[in-house]
Amino acid sequence: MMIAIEEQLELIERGAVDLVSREELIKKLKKSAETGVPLKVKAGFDPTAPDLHLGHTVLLQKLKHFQDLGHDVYFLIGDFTGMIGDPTGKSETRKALTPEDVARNAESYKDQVFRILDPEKTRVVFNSTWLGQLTSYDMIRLASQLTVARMLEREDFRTRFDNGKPISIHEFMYPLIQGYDSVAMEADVELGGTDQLFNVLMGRDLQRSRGQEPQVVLTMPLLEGLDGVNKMSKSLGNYIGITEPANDIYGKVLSISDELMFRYFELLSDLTNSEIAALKAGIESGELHPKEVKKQLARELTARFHGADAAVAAEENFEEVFRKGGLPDDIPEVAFTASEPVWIPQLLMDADLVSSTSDGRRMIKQNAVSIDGEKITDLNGTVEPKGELLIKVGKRRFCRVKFN
RNA sequence: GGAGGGGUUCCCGAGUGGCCAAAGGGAACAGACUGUAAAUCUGUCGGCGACGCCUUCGGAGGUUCGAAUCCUCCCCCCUCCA
Repeated sequence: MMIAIEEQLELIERGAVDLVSREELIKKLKKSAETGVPLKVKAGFDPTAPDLHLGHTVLLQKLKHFQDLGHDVYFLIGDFTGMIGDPTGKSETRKALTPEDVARNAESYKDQVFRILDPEKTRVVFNSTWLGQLTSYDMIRLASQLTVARMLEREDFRTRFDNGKPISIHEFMYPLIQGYDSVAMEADVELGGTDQLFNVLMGRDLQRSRGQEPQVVLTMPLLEGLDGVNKMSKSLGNYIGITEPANDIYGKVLSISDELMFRYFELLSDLTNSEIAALKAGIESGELHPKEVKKQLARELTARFHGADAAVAAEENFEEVFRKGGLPDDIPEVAFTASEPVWIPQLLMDADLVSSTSDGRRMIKQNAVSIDGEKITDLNGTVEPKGELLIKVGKRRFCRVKFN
């Protein structure tokens, strides 16, 4: 029932950056094939309220590959490590989450993750289960296994140290604890983004020192966000969430740069490398219009989360709004009660189209506001509070206001 | 514990008594051009029914006609020494 080792390897290595080590992986795969015991594949996630985006799906797809090959995926929610916060240098100490928060977030994770992973083959685990049992003594013993010099091998620690930026002692605990997770779980394989390389390698060291066979480490590239520069993240606002409406996913994909488009193809698309290369060549030769290719990408990604029909609908909607200057099919509606004429900047603010009346005035000054298709130019303008109004601010902000 | 440097508007970073809602850059937003691409140009970028008023420069007080700028205390960060 097991798939040939070579085939497994091919799928596992596709798109990966680091594999430590290939030989060990082969050995593990063979052993698994012989004994019929699936490999334990681990990947850790933040316990904070999940808002999974395309960046996460790079890793999730890889986990799915392992599932498809018959291995066990352990979806680890780092509810204990979450108290520390992965040291990025930017993050402040995390707020402590209550057990209720964690439980709620875990449920939300499942909703999102199982859009990609097979729920039957996924085990959701929490690292507080074993980490909560460690005594101070255990912790110190764990800490004694590592030197500061070794810690400073980690790039972002090194950089911060060299630049005189603060590093808290507890941040050193993060890789250790994450490594300990692998020990406690007796993981065979750990997956992570390339930024996790140091942390996941730590697991190998700790496993070895406890007489376990070290886990194989596999890292996946980090997906750049919509800006094409920074990695995709919620806090930077440059992301495409997997639960976003079809229209938004489609539109956001189409807004990325041509250069970034191929990165997305490589990391997210199901197309093979040669198919992608063909698209690239087509654009270079002028046979294909970049926008058409980008539309193909947008359709594929939208369809992944909403189905093919929704993708087609999203494309039509997009064309209608942006090419023909029409209206989107999902304009938010706001009910409004007023007895006197409403000052337009105030109306814009109440409809959540601008952040303040000052902002509203600015938009009017910049010729960005129209009501029922008519440009607004008067800063003191008002509207009668009856009937229904279609307000547009800029190219993408729409709102339908209904007066009672 | 000692000596020195520093905390400025979303971010970086000028500003050391009035000309400061605070230079410059980035991000963002709007307009033009386009393919909601890139690049470019222009403008905006604390709040307020607004040529004026109100709130901002780590926190709390104080000096002054007037403070981001001076003084006092406190909090936080960094460097060197121990």
